Amino acid sequence: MGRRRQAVTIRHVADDAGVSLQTVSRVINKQPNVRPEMKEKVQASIDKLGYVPSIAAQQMSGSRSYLILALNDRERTIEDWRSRQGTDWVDQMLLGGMLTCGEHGYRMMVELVDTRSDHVERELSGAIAALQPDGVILTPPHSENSLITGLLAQHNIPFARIGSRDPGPGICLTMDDERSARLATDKLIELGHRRIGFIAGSSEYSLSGWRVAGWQAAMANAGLQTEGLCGQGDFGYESGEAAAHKLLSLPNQPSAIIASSDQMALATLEVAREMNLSVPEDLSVISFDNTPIVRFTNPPLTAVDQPIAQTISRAVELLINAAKVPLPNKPINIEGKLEMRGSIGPARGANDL
Amino acid sequence: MGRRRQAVTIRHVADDAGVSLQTVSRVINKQPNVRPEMKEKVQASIDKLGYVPSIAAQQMSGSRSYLILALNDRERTIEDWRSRQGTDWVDQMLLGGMLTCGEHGYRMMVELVDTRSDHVERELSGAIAALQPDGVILTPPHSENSLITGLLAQHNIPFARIGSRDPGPGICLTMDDERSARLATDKLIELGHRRIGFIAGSSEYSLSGWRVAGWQAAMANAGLQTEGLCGQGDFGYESGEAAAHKLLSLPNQPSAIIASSDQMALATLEVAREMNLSVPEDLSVISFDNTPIVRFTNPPLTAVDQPIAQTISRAVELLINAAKVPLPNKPINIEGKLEMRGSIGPARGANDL
DNA sequence: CTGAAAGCGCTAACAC
DNA sequence: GTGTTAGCGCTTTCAG
Repeated sequence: MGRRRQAVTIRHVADDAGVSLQTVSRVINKQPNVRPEMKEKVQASIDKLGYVPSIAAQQMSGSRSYLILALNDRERTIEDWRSRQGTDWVDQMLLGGMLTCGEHGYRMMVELVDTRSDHVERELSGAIAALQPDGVILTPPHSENSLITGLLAQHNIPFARIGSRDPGPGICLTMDDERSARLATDKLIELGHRRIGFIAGSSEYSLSGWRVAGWQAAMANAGLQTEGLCGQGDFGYESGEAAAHKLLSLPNQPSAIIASSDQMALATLEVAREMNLSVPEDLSVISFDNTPIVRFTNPPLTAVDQPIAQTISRAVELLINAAKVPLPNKPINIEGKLEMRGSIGPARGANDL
Repeated sequence: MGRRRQAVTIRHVADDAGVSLQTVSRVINKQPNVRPEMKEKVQASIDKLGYVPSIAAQQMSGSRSYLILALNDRERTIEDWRSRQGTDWVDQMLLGGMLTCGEHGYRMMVELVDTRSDHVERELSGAIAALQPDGVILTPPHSENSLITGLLAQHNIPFARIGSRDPGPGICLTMDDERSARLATDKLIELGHRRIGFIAGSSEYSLSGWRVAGWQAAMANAGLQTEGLCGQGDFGYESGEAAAHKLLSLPNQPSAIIASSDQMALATLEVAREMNLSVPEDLSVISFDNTPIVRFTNPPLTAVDQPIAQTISRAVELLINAAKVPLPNKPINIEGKLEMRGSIGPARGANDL
């Protein structure tokens, strides 16, 4: 196979342009102290020879690796891929992350890390040592794993925590879950609903709590009761099924349900069908996530979109800039929209509004 | 931010174990000529110090980069991500590719490359120069882009061509599309169907032709006509709609249709609904791809599964081995299964079988 | 403003 | 078997 050495190196460019290595290096790195004419001459040689710096060499010499690492939960991610239920978290992450990285001459690499604490440290340390990323993006539940955040802080690597507002090192980015839940609840109230149920997600995720809080706030604001209307789920289908069943078996049945995930909303739809409740006539349903499947349910689900791509894109920008500008302390919120589809309608007897 | 140097290097390990750098290197790389006891001693130090080799340094010194690059079509991939129709090609690729890479101490990186010929060369050369991948995986339509394959061959980088059987450098892997199409057709014939329509995919992809060929072969084998029963599509929804409409408006309407993609099958379902044909009573439908959405259509679609994960996994293994064992010349076929769901049934008047 | 020198961490080639 | 030497391509000192 033969060793593959760099075809054209900085030295070739330097020779071609008749300058020293340093000058070329300065031009590449957009450093000051180069006369415009020199710069042009060097750039011309670079273009002519098709020179591209070797990332490995740059990294070796103590500069950047031009690499942003996205850390996802191994088990959960693989399960999503295997089950093929349409979860496109990783895709949206790549959409926002890869493209934005590309714009800045960076690359994004996805890494799966086990949450099991005896592994996480070795795995992450290994990835850091091997890859030397310039920045790391933590997705839930890693965003609030202090082993991970501690290790990263200790290594002095800038990182973003998606879906967390916990104080501590790294920049927090959320999709403003509380606001989204409020938006969804308000919409249902506006449609005349008074009994609005909520199916919460796994309490391991902070955002589950925020969503519940948003729903509660909107209900309270409208002077409505929430007592007994919050079911507990874990984002998965089965849990949603159980919770929906419980809510819809209430003596005073809710006329609308907000589910904290598409899978749980899907389950709610199915439970409604079993109970001969038609959607949206007898029951309105709103879900969270807006994954691909919501377009294909019957009826299609009104859903809170999670602006994953935007959020990751923003995180990448902050991380890349972190070399110059320190990361902001305050959490950044990227707002999600409510995507209107057929699963919601006016409450029965609300035509007098 | 301060330069981040390797925390523990090969030198530390050497000192700790009281051996030379070279011996450590030999242990890391599983090279011969190290006494078992030395090896153990070194390994103990490695474990103790938590040493992980720097890929950049390994790469610099002319060895491997431990990187496999997966090249996808930029435009198409981004469009899939944006439209959120549930296409999980990239996910399945990562599932097969990342995990298998991981097992061998490699990483996989996804790179999007424009097909536009004036860009492709620069982009790919840049990626090669910057990343120095040990292997590249080409997905359609790149698999048959001679500019790309030529460049890779010239750089002496082992590569796999997914969905191609063209002769030339690199190892070809297909999902045995012809066989899959035959399988699907045979199944319908077995159910008593005699007029079986086919909606072909974009002719830019070789596999479109193979699928048509498989259908034709199965039909011929059963002594059935295919004349006028093949509609032309491009994998997209609209094209499927048009083709399905045409097929179902035939004086001698087919009782079953095989579509070369899920989107076209979806369109077929919709056209059938518009024409008051119920599925599977009046029309059986089989699709290709088995993306997440097929579980959510009404009825759920029987589909030919594309074993993407397996295929990419196999490609990765071959590529990693290519350093020792040359790539096989013959194409490798990974067989796909037919996933049975509700969209097919016995042909009308076929109960006498 | 520009250039020369000294590594970064690792491996290939060669000695011992 | 094991150790020594010389780079890989680049950036960071530090001189001019």
